Amino acid sequence: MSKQELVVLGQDEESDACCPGLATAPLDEDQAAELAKLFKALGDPVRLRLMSMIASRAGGEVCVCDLTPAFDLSQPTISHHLKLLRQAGLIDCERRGTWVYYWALPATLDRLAVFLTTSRPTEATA
Amino acid sequence: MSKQELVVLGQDEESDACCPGLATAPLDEDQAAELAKLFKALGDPVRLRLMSMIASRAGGEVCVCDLTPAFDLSQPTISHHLKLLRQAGLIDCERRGTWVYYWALPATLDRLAVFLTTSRPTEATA
DNA sequence: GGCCTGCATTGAAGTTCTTCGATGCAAGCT
DNA sequence: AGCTTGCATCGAAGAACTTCAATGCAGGCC
Repeated sequence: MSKQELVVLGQDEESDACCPGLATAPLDEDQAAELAKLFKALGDPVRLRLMSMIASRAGGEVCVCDLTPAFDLSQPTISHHLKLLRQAGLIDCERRGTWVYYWALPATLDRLAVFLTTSRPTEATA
Repeated sequence: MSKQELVVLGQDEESDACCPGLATAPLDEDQAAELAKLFKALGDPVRLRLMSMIASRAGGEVCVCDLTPAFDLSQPTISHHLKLLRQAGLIDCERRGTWVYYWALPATLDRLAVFLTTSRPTEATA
């Protein structure tokens, strides 16, 4: 289950070379389409709450059975939103016995954070 | 024209107290709805390209007449996307004579960047 | 005044998204 | 095997979004 049918971003190979920052240079169409998918995934209140519930979890994992009752929405709807977050590369999941556990993929979040930061952090690299 | 009908976020009064970070604590419904509007505004390839074209501009300002020809889209469509970015508090504009100029509002971008950063930057404040 | 240019707004069409009930599948239990 | 629970998938309905042509409006120029 944790092997998905798509790898949204090559976030292991060319993570930092990909997108130099929103305020650095105009994005080309491909970069824009790729990043827009990520922002769109976070552009829904339900998914944003799900994302924060998962990412802020102490143990790093959350059971779906703990997520669903926090919303006034049906179980298939929550499942659908979790799927979208997973397809965006923001979270991943694994089945353990009866339950399914989700955890955040911080690399994707950090990539967006870096992309959005207009004031560069004093050139710490190199 | 630069005075809009809505102030999306109280980003002058309670900017840092508002949203402690996605991975810090679960968002409540209001915070999620507010932030989701911002992410949704960036969740479209055209708007993301517009945003980067505006934010990366050297002089800080871009004329609409420089933005529209960069897309294979009609002029009303570009105007509509600019309006959405403006309503989200990401950009603002002003008419000067015949032309209208847009510029980025970095405070909103930085707010999102801080919100997304999972690894806290060594507690620089206080 | 009359005309032209630059941009916003309107109204409508097509597409995508959000949500649900119904159903399917996997795993544990009796 | 049969039953129950937890979660995903399917198919459909309604809402929201993206896009366009047509139109409106403000400002400069004749």
